[in-house]
Amino acid sequence: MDRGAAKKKRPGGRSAQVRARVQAAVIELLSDRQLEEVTIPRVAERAGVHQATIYRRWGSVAGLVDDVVAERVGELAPIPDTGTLRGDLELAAIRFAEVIAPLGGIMIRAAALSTPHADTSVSFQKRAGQLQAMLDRATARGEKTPTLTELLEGITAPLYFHQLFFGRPADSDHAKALVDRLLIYVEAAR
Amino acid sequence: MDRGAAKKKRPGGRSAQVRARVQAAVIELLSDRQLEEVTIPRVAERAGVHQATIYRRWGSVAGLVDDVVAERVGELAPIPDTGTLRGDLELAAIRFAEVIAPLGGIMIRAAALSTPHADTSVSFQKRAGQLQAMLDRATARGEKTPTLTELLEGITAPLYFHQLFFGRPADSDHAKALVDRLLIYVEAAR
DNA sequence: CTTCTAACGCGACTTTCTTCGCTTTTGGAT
DNA sequence: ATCCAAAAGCGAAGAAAGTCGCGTTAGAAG
Repeated sequence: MDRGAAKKKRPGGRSAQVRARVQAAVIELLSDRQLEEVTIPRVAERAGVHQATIYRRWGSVAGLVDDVVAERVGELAPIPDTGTLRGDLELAAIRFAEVIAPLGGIMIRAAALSTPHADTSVSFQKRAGQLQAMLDRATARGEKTPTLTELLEGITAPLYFHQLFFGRPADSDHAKALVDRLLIYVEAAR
Repeated sequence: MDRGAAKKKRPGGRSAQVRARVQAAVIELLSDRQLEEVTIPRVAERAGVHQATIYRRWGSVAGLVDDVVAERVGELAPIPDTGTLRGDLELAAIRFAEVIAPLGGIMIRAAALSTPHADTSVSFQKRAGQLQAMLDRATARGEKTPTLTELLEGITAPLYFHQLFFGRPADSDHAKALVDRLLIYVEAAR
């Protein structure tokens, strides 16, 4: 009767294997094909999984990509908790910039694929929630804290932009500079 | 004998009309559909043009979007010269946000659609040069002036981001707030 | 005004994507 | 060990995307 770890019905079984193989296939295809050529039948073939399985679980390429991004971002760039806002922001920014690199333009493609309203993007929602929690911790400590929007616009947006237009991630010094800029503004404006 | 304006064989004829209608259809579809749902048959239907025509001239959705972007980039808001840095920045930001609106993040989607390394386009370089000139004027007036990178990251990136993730452009108040944020930082840091 | 030809329209045809009902497998629970 | 249900496999049928050859249209040049 629910011994804690059993949140999902079958966490370590065949379904999980299928998911892993499908995700791997998506990343492979996305990294050496044009986005338009990444189709569900192709993913199915490379993953060695039946098409219908993918249609049932993910529904569309957008769903697939979103799932991949949500998975990778969560595991590769956990939200830090260093005890200070600046520390959290710097770590988060640096990790995010690093994650964006191997994933290449995948995240950007994911964003481009998703509906106008990001409200439906699983990965975006998840990320936003984590970041908000980080900010809440800072507020609870009595620090002057930016809003989530300011954080997204001051840190995330420039990092995306960098990857998108320059084809390479921002380095850690650059990431720190962005944090610095945001904090200077928050100090000055509040 | 090349009398100047006759670069293309039939600049003002039926082909041009077809192109205009197709581009309009692309923009319409792209602004209220998911990228995945923008297909050539749909574009053809909305434009009132035969499918085969589009396949022949543009080949793919990526080709279509590229063409639209190339066309519209020329219409980008001119760089203002109001006499003050703040005025220039605010006008530029507001205009840019407006231009981005009907295009509905198309430029970003175009980048996402194209091959892995979407190298920095000519239009981007041109734009960057114009903005640099604007900054140079401010410096010449003796104002504390951000770098081009700071401008791109502080203004342009958030505006893109806004459109991309929220599906709507930033309003002019928001654009002004971004300018304010950038200038506060520049004042504080210099 | 006639001719030439690039570009478009048309519709049939091929390929690929997507859905559906059914069977089989499998992980978890009793 | 046995049972149960969720999820995967399977293949066929249907829908949509993409291709092709040929006839037609309409700018542009003489």
